[in-house]
Amino acid sequence: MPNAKPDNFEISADPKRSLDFVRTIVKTDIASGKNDGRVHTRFPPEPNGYLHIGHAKSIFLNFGIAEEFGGKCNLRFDDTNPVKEEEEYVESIQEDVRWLGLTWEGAPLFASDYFEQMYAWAEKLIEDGKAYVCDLPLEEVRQGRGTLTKPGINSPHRDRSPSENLDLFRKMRAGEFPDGSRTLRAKIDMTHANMNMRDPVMYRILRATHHRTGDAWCIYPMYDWAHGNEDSIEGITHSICTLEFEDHRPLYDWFLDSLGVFHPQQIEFARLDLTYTMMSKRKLLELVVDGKVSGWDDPRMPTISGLRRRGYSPESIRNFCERIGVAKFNSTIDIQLLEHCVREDLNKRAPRVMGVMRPLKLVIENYPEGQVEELDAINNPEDPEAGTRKVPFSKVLYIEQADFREAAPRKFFRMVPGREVRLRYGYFVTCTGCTKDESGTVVEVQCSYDPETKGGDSPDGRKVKGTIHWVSAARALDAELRLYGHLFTQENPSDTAEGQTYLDHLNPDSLEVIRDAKVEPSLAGAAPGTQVQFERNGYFCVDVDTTADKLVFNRTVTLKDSWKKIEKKGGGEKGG
RNA sequence: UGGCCCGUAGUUCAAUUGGUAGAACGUCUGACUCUGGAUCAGAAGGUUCCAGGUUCGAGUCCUGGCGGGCCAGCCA
Repeated sequence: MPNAKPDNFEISADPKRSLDFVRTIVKTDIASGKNDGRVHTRFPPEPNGYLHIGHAKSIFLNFGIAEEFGGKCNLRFDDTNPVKEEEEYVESIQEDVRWLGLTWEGAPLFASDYFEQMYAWAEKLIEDGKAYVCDLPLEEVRQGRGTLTKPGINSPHRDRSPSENLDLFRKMRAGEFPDGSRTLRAKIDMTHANMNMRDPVMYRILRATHHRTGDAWCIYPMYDWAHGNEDSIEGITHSICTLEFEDHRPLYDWFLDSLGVFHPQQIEFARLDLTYTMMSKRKLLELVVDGKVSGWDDPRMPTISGLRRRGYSPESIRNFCERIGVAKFNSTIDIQLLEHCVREDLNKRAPRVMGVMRPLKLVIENYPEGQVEELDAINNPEDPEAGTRKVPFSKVLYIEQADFREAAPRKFFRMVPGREVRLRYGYFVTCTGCTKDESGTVVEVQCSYDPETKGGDSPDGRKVKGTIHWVSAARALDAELRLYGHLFTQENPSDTAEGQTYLDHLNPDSLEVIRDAKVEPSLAGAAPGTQVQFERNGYFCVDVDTTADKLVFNRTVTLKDSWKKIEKKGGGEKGG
């Protein structure tokens, strides 16, 4: 059982930062001595899918509160519906929570471990005349419930005696009745304005193999009955959940009070919603099953495993979750904030390397044939400790197609015939011309270099406007680049016109694969997960699909591109 | 003519519990730079949903509207 907080414990939360409403409640409870000042939360996922960033918000809230207030946090699988739950999800959820950097109290817990206790409590409610076995088929239960504006009517079985109910309930458990033929219902009030209080079902008969209990049970508890019991059994002090459970709270309270057991406090907050993506587990599963994405860990998915494969760090996700706050207002966060958070993190940590997405051959006409120089390049200007590396330079290089223009628009500072630019860490070069194929496409650019500018500085102090990246043609490594865009074309994919579904808003261009990119040789053998910044192109990470002869990179996020803005505003127009 | 919850810059959140609205992201300027990046500086942006009321004073309290979300699974 959980311990009380140490006497000398001090709240670790930043005193200047205002507390969100959940933390305010927790702090107040500690101050008033509620639960002897104990704080115990839990993260209770159903193992019916992979975790997404919305879960991360809940994870950091629950684990964060435990951390900050000297409490504990459990990881508990809410596995009360065997038809939707699988061991694969149990595994992935643990992996994701661990990856986010959190450790739960003790072993992972399972609602299914409490089935026997819950069953005993159900019998107690029956004995107290607070629950009954109902023989009505599903459709009649539904009709009897009434509507939002019309009260329900009592089940004809509502007034069975406790002993008859007990007998029937035991037979339900023993498997004497077919699936769906009977339910155990709480005896509350069929006219209650809150539909959840109209004699809710506590147990259904369901012959399905459970991922942990196998075929031991043919009756399974419903969420409303199970959840509060689970929290109570674990001594949870603050049961934090999302807004849609708000009107389940009276029922949660009713069960716990009727049982007379430890009573946690349920607190509801608004779930995370993000623009251009979607947080519905059901729809996410659909995308996976229908092959719209490559799997739960497709880098376009808002899942933890997708973000991980995409190159997001746990730190950036945590930082994001802290910035968005916790409130009761149903809001949608601009995905640009998430992107800002990764850039901020990767800017500090990701080593810089050079990689050319769309190679264009550059020949330095006055550079000695066959010569190779190993030039020094800074690994991370934000982190002096990251040191330097050698990059091979030679007569034939690849530069970015987008870095050459035969006719330069105004404010285009890159390679243009007659203009001098800097090859990063290399030399100043002056473009002397280009070669085109029959179709008029530029296939090669020529230039001359100034040997005095080795390393990238000129002794005479002359300046160049542009610096471009490059790789040695002879020494470059082949790479595949996967460039990702938003999964959906619309801010809110669920906002659909008549006859449409969210699938109509799937972005057909959410993945662009570049198969013939060239990257610098220092990347040879880079392990999957390695995060780098391809200078001027964005942050990338090595994908698991990488093989011995081909590196595969996922683009995590682009750099902010101010050229794009200049171009858009007309700076890209042809001019002097 | 159901119940519950929520409404503060474009967005997401703050506002010492009743003292006259601030931050981050985004946007726009400018500076700097061997990444058109990063960084730095600055600017624009508000009828605190509306209307009344209480008060010397209301984003905060009260009343009434309006708008939005959730709820009629033997899902969670």
